[in-house]
Amino acid sequence: MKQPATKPYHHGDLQQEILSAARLLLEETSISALSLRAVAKKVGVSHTAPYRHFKDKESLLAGIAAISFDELAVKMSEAVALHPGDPTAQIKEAGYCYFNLVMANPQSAQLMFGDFLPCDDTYPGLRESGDLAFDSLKSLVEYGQSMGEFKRGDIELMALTFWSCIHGLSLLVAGRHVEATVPSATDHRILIDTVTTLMLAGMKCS
Amino acid sequence: MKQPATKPYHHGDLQQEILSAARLLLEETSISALSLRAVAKKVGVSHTAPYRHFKDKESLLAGIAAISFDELAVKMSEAVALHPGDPTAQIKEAGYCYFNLVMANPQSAQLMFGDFLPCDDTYPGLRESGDLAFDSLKSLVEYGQSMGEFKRGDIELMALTFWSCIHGLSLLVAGRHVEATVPSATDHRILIDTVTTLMLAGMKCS
DNA sequence: CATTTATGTTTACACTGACAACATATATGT
DNA sequence: ACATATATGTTGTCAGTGTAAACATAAATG
Repeated sequence: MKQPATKPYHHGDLQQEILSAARLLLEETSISALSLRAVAKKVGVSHTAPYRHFKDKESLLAGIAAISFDELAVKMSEAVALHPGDPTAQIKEAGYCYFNLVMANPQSAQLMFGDFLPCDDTYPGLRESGDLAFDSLKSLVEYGQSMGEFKRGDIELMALTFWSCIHGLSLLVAGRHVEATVPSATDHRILIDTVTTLMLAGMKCS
Repeated sequence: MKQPATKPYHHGDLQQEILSAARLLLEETSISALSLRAVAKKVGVSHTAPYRHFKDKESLLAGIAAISFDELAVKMSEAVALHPGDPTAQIKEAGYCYFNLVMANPQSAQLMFGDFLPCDDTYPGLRESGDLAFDSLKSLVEYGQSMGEFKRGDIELMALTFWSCIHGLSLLVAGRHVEATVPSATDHRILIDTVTTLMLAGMKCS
């Protein structure tokens, strides 16, 4: 809950070390299999030391999710910056970015978007980070409309449609639900491009 | 693993009772919080009785997921039957169906599509059920193309795009990630219709 | 009717999240 | 500078969990 910004007392920055170790262990196992005690052992502290920095396991998971959301926001804005003046390319790159993050950190993705953490304001940082990402997506749509590249329409719903599609595709592929049923899905770069193109077809001006 | 089809010995059909009780308890709590012991207590047997019917907790969860997949397949085919000769309405209704099932059973949805169960052939029934649902979706697309209502194109990728969109939207709404950011998302019927219409716009023949 | 097999119970164990009591290092106030 | 308070880390403990082994019993089978 508190990050004193000044170096803490005994152990260096234990809070950050716990978060880092927990993220690694999380991706090695699963959310339910992630054990506070294993995290503590990995860091080299007693099994209750994490409780000085996180109220309970959920609170630690929320911390991991917050970091992941921030990473997503950073990477997506970098992706957008790659294609100045080209909203279609921007939105595709952002989608590819989203997809890659889910693929690279499937357990963290479960954490961010699954039903493990409460979506009320129990963990303030969480919602903010999520909203931020969606706001930037809306800006992308708005930009595309103002440039006359996307059709006019409800910005939020258009952004939500895009978000849903990328989100669903990412989770389906990361969860290995697609490989078996869609052979052509092996090359992810092409897959993302095809799907986003298909979806954007109805939104673009002819 | 075995359903003798004949009525079993001591307890009536304990396997089915356990499954039913587990499904109820699952939606009352969460996947990780679902306890085999609580299920056993609810059914009124000793806490190890479930192990005579399910190898371990994962196996029980797989059983729940299989039932849910079958329910999904049945409901979707019912939905399609509501609109004979109208592929657009069929695909929309199927999407609404998918959405409703996820909303009504969010924890089961996590089970079906999350990273809890292996997607290899550890649980044979699982993959078959999932494939079946996707096959029917592909048929819908194919039907729409043959009627000249959808554009020609890779059937699998078009079906996957639709699936991704509905899947993502369902999970985002069920996970309460949308309510906060998209005020207009309160009426789900309208939401689904708007999003699917937007997505189908690029696939339909003008 | 004897034997096997399927089913259910009791007991036990290791592991987990979490709390309380205690110990210690750092910060703070005077 | 020193005393005190506070933040941090440890030890001990508890209830609850998944699951395996040993045991008990009822149904199926020959």
